Amino acid sequence: MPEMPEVETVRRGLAPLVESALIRKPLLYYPGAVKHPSAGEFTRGLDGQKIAGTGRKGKYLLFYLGAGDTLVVHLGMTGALVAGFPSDPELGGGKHLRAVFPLDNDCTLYFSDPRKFGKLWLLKKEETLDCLYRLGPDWWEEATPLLLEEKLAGRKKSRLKPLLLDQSFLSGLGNIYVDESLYRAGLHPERRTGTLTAEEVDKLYRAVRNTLREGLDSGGTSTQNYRNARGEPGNFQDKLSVYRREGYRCRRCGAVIERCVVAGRGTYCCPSCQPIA
DNA sequence: TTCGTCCTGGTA
DNA sequence: TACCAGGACGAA
Repeated sequence: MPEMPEVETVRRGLAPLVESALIRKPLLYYPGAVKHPSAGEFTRGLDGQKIAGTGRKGKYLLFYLGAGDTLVVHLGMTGALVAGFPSDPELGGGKHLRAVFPLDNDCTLYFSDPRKFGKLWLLKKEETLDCLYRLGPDWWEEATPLLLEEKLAGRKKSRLKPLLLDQSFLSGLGNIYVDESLYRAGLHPERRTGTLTAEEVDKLYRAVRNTLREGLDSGGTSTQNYRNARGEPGNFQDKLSVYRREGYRCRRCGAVIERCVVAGRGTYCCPSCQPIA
């Protein structure tokens, strides 16, 4: 599932391949992926636009266009944005191909998404996207120990896991990196934030940052469909401590990793390293 | 704050 | 054949 390390890995891979290129006659195989404006306006509006640069906020990928417009892409759970040459039979996503963006540098951008949770927007210069506007500071680009402390002070009754999944709190974390971060911090997913000591808040901050850094260094996590800009999987799944390791031994203490459901999401933790306290 | 919904491939 | 995975959003 694309979270911040996966989305950022895709962005870094795509940037040198797409920057300064012109989009030529995009094709939309699944119009439902376009959330704004209409599918027709989307393809017409992109045609001929130059990709001036790339960006990311939380799990949203941003392509800054020459006219001041922005192409916004959310990969959902299974989306992949792969750049390559049309002659490569491995590319294109097969039957799950949702959109194709041919570029004038002979490269083509393929958007495939088996479960159709991915979304596309084309924003005019003067338009803002509600969901982008509501995003909290990015965990990687903007979070600081002081900021986390301040934000937690306003949410003392929240449970840790649902709060960390809330993109309006701080953005970029999803189910995998929340579970892994809480394990590293030695904190139970259902701990109330108001019960955290200053030392635990600091541990949490460092755990999230270190987990994200390692995820980035490994090129992301590929438990299912995630692929980078060149269609290759990441390696972080081999380094996971708790996620999807139910029944296996904790590498630190030997206790059996448990699975429960928190905030409607499969949640993994070590009952010994992460006491409910 | 929590739950249901969207969606389909993979698994039991 | 039924159910589960889950990011984001809207309803309760």
